[in-house]
Amino acid sequence: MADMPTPCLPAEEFQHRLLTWFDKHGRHDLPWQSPRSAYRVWVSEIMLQQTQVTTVISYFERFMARFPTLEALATAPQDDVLHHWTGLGYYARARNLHKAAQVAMEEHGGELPTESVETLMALPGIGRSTAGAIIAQSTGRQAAILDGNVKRSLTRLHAVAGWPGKPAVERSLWALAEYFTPTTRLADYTQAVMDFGATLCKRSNPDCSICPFSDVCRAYAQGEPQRYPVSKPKKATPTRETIMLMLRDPQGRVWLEQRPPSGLWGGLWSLPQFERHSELNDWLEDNTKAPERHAALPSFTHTFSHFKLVITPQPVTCERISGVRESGVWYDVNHPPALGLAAPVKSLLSQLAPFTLDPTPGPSY
DNA sequence: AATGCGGGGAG
DNA sequence: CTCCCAGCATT
Repeated sequence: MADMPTPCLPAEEFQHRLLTWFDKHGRHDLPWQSPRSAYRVWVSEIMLQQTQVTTVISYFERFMARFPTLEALATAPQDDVLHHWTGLGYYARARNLHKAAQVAMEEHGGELPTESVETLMALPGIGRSTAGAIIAQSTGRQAAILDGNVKRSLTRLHAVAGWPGKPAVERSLWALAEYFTPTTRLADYTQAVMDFGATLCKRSNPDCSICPFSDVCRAYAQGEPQRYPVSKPKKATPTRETIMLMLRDPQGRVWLEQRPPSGLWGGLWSLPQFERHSELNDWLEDNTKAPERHAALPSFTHTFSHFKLVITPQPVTCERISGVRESGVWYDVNHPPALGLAAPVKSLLSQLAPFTLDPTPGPSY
């Protein structure tokens, strides 16, 4: 490819050094490596998008226990899928995973279409790198990946200037990634490049002294390998404020409403939100019988990647819901249903549990 | 080409 | 606190 930097090593030499390192220092006991099926690799790859291995492992085990097969996932309610994703973030991943399972059932005979990168990429939530990872690890056929670990390693080895989010930089990195991809041991090689970036060529404090590529690494030669990759241009994160209504009925249950199917916290269940107390009052007037406001709880901040949300929880009790509310549920904190909850909502609800009048015997004080 | 989309680990 | 991670979809 025209815009590929000069490789730091011939492909064969690079592969040999990397696989030798992997055999001794790589990870060989991740949950999705045994048994290794296309379905398990797929789920793991989706969970691992923008999420670290140590966080994913427990989610993966719970997810597989509940959805052991592609068919089990396809036939499950979306609420159940989102419930098992609660706390992982980027919930579009879970919605796309669920949808893709249903497409695989209907159009591909219940199997992932691993014929090619293109057929996999046609499924929602699978991009070029994830498609390559699934093919390489589950079929052993040649396919390249370019995740954050590979980007970091390649930018350092070749001293690639510019933020990798720039399409021109990304094209160069894809060219290198494909150049180095071998024709044998694809599953091992794929795991190896990810392990190399995750455990040796780390974001900070890379272990250059024991790196098998230190003699050819251009960033190391320059003296400051951690300067690569060039970091994303940062912009000030705006702050928004919201009031979250914690409406409770005489049984102590909490009123939840489902968010729109896409966008922020899409499909998750959340507390009714308001920008102003006057809007909350109007809502109570329209939708509840005999509302009684209590003192607002302390505000707290939830930070997203692109803004901060200052949340003020407002407890209110009422006799009943009177208006016609669509897609709402009374959530019993003592017998929680399997729903997907936004992280701060889950936190608020879990704080409520000990204070609820519980008909079942509990610890005495 | 730029932006939206979560939550948590690491320093 | 800040940075950014096993990315992808949408505009």
